[in-house]
Amino acid sequence: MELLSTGNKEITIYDIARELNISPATVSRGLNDHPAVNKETKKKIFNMAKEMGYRSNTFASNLRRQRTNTIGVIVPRLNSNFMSSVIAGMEKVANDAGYNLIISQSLETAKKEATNAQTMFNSRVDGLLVSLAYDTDNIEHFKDFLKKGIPVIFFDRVFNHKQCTGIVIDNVKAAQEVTSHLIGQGCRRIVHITGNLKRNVYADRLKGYKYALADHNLELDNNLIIQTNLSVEDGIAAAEKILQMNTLPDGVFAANDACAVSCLQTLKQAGIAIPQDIAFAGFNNDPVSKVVEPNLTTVDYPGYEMGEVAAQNLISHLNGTSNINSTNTIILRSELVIRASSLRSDSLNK
Amino acid sequence: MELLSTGNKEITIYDIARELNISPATVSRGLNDHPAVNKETKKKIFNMAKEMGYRSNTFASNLRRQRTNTIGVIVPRLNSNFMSSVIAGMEKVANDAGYNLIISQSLETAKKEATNAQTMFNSRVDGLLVSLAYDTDNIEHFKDFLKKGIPVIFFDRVFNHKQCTGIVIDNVKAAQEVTSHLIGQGCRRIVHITGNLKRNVYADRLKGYKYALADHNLELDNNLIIQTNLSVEDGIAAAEKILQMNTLPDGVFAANDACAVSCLQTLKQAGIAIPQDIAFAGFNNDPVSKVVEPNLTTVDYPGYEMGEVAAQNLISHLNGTSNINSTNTIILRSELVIRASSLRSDSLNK
DNA sequence: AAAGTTGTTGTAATCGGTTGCAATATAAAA
DNA sequence: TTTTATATTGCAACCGATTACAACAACTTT
Repeated sequence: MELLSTGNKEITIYDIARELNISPATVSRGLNDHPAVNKETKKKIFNMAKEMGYRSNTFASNLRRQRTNTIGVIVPRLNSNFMSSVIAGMEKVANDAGYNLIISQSLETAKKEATNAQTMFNSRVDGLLVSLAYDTDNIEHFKDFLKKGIPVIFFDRVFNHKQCTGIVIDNVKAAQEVTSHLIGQGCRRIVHITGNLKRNVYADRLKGYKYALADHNLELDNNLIIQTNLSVEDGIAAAEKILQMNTLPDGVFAANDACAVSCLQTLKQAGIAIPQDIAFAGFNNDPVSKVVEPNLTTVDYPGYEMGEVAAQNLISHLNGTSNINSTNTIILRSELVIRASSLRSDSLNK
Repeated sequence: MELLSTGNKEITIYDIARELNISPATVSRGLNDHPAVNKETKKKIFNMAKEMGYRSNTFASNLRRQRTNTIGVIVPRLNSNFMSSVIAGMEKVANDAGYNLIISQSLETAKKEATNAQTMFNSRVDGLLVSLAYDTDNIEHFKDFLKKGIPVIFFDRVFNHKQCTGIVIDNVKAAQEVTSHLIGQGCRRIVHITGNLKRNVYADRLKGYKYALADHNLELDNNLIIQTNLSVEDGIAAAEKILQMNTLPDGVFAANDACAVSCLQTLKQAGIAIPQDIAFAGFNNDPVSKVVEPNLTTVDYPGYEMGEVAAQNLISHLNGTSNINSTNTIILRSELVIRASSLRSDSLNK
């Protein structure tokens, strides 16, 4: 058909309308499956649209509807296993629901986080999914969104605010379980390697650590708490710090796996037996935890699921299916995964 | 000022124009720093815009300009270290240049890849960055883009097409180096674990493996080539296959690290000494390669940089700064990283 | 003083859908 | 047959920014 060879120009609903001798309004309704359009007409419209190679112009549509079908995502960093799982989960849900994701990294600074938020605001995202940077103190930079009623959902690294839902795991409980487990394996002097305490995740894990000590009537020794940025290098530095302690600890609980693993390896190289001398536990169930020797005890942390839940909640709020304003916090399951790095009874060491 | 309290309504250039008693056209020009606008007027416009809390409406602008400032990215999967580094690199470059990224996953199927491409096409991305799925046979699904002159750049898993630039490393050479290194360590029967040979990366690595054998006058034994999907499970399966060989190989070169590591660990558990009995090498320099014992020899693969280069090239093409149509392939540096898993001379084994 | 520049601003059409309201046709009820 | 309800469709005004072109002022040049 010669219709196909209309050249490179973009087909609009006006072209379809002209071809079919109906009004653009009807074409628009037809394409959107509006109930007030005759089924026959719809069919004709769809066919002609396909035949002419029509594609909807999102901008014209967005401009009119005042809606973008776009969700903004701000994360500290993309290149961690946990974060890319989260994004993967979000992408799936969003994609299925016809939403696009715009992703940006704060690189752990509040400043870039604010800039990114502004960009997202100008791009008029329909909603925001955020995991906070290390040094974010307040959420002033999200005020514009809240003022306009644009939903902001925090995940993992959350901020308590009445207008914002947070999606987390119970970090206190998980850390408490980890610590209790170590204590159960005979540990009495447990080092805790923590991150920036501004962030709930690390503060809560520290709290869980403290609670567990208290539960077992162990005294809290602040010298055993090492604050770091939880990087691989920080794990090595922590190991060196541990090696210089007067009395060596008999357990280490690090707030993430990357740091736990590098710390473990450094100590091992220094001749320390894991878990006999020092039992180890991390957090996240990162792939490396299953590779390091001995395998690392850790907390399984559902990244993919967290992404799905965050996106799902945002989208159903946007669609009016549900209202997240009533929901303040969603807590996902997490699970202690016991592996050889913390098992002193030989039962599970093969 | 009462100007600030105009409520929740969105400020437009018309509002600014009215307030300043000038025309919207001048406001538009002023905000875009058009040279024909008086400096004083510009200053007034900027100030008023700020004061009134104006934000540009991207849709109106895009609708008019026929441009989106958005780049589409299609990758097989997000949750691998390599891929998230790539995305991180792209995000940085794009963000700095005022572009947004729309990201989607093909989940390794050509079908979803095609769907995603269609979505991107409808979202009218200015350009596309693609790493192909496992089973993609052709690039029909990108024809719409090419026909319209929308640039498509492939990275890592590329497709040779005169209209598309590809960004890769020299997989043949890298694999040849790996294999030569193993041969240099005394290996004579080297297993190669490869992926889907439709993809250049795996086909090329296989080619490099073969070339290296030829270089050293070693006979090619097709039984030593194991084709898999390169997953962790495939590594384990490969190990089992290896254990059942009549004559054990003395080297294994896997086309990625995840697979290499699980294979190595399985063999090790079966009592095989690494590297004495079987020397090992992988590909990617994934974090796990530095954690497994012994540490894995591998090829350092610049993911972050690849992302930067891909995005940079696309953007400068879009801005007219450079033209990628003349460039068909960009090859990035890669580097053999020798670690204990392949070192038989004790020199580097501590 | 007339003509030509240069600098600055305004007018109005345009990008492509969406949607409240009115109009018409058709069928059902009175 | 008239009235009323229902199903379809069209009209036209948006949404907010961009830009070709015209208009005008102020200043030079001849």
